[in-house]
Amino acid sequence: MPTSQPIKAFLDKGPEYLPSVSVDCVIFGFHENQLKVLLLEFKHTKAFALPGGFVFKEESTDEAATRILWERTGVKDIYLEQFHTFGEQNRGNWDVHKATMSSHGFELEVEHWLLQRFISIGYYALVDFSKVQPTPDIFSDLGDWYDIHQIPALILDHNMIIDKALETLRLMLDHKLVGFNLLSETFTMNELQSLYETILDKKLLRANFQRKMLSLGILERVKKKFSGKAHKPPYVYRINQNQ
Amino acid sequence: MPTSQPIKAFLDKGPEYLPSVSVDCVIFGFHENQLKVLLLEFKHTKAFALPGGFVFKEESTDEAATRILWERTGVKDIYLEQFHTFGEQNRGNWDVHKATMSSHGFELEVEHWLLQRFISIGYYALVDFSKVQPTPDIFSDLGDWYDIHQIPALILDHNMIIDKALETLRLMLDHKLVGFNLLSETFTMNELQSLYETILDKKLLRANFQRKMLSLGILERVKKKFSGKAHKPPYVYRINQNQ
DNA sequence: TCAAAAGTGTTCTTGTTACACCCATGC
DNA sequence: GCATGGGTGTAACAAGAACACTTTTGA
Repeated sequence: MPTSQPIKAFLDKGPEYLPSVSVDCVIFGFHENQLKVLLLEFKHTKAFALPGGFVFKEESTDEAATRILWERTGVKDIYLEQFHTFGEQNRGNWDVHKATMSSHGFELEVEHWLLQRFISIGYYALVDFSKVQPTPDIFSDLGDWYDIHQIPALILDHNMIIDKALETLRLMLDHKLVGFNLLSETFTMNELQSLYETILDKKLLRANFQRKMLSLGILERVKKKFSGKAHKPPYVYRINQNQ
Repeated sequence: MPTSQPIKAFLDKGPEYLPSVSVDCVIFGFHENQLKVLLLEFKHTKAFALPGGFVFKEESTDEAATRILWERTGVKDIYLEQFHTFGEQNRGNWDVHKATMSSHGFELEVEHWLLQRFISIGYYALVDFSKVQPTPDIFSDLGDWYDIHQIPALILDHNMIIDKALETLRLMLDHKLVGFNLLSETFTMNELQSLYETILDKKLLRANFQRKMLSLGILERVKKKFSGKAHKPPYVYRINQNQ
């Protein structure tokens, strides 16, 4: 069974990891006016999960999150922030892991390191949807984006982790300018407003939104975009890095 | 050496703890117009540290923080919230632990569980200063309050943990009514204002502060306090739990 | 009667909300 | 010209800052 080789390599890595500590990433993207989250689908068992992993003894938790993010999206230099640590005694059952391993021919003992209790440090990431190529890991055969309103049932407490991440993201929008990380380098005011409306889940008035954003003094007007549409073409903005 | 008995009992408890995970508590109190933090002073080595501990395999991290808080202050039902997890690879050196144990007659091997890498989940607590009896743990002979502006050098990254806790507390004051937890059950508007001024480190206008607080609709006016001072006695307030 | 601190009122400024209006474009 | 969506202007309202004024007490 050739596919079992990377699995075995992973299982053998147990001693290199910091025990009891895991990292889960809620990767947000924005596409077609939908806020999306990157989910992995497990092979065979058809279970869904957040991209996550373990922390090497020789790296910080931040580095671990950055590494996992890079492995799943192929992108570095991503906006990434820790938002909460989930330390319930029973965060759910590990049957999925056991079944997945079993399907690859590995029957894990109850004491196996992969089946022990882990706390999970939750990170959320904001990425430019167009730059990301979702990549499954060795357990999953599919990595794909899901609308925040259509998240399937996930393993463990991963649904709760997404809820908390979204809550944090909404709080952050208010007093930090994180939203831009979800758009491409240049964008129209309309795109920015749609992003805010989607995340906050409420309509905003165009006129006031524009004034508020421009009053921050960090948006630079690049040029008119000739959209070919039958109306006045919008300006295109980018963030002024000099600020 | 009779004092070494509890130390040995503690060291033997290693296997009952979740590996790699620790909890540190920044306990805030308010007294004489000073924001204070509860610190422990280690025996012999004269080092200072935050109250902290480890997480039993049979408890959640929240429960661990609550337990540690209770052991150090004698108070339950405390406002307690996780604010950040510190997961740097090298959070500082463990010489203090080694020296402390050595002074009790225990020479720890390099592989001893107490000397391994731990991440630390930071919690901050807001307590009623008057109800707290600082209690040292088995390593420390002194638990005492320190003005936030006069924190000594602490072990590991504990100074950074306090900074982050204070930053979080300031953010929280803005959009959550956490401040009351630092006062006794009833308080005057002046006391409440002093608390805000101390935490935010800036003067506020009495008239506007009062209006803002009362407009929240959660303060209940109890009675006049006859202070014996030569001025109009202030009203006494308490939080209206019905809200 | 006076000083001290508590509490209320009033004005001015600022920010937010709502809506009206003008602009550039393709058809 | 006209419909469409982008962009600006402005009045009404709410929130915040600054300061003046009144109230209640002990000495």
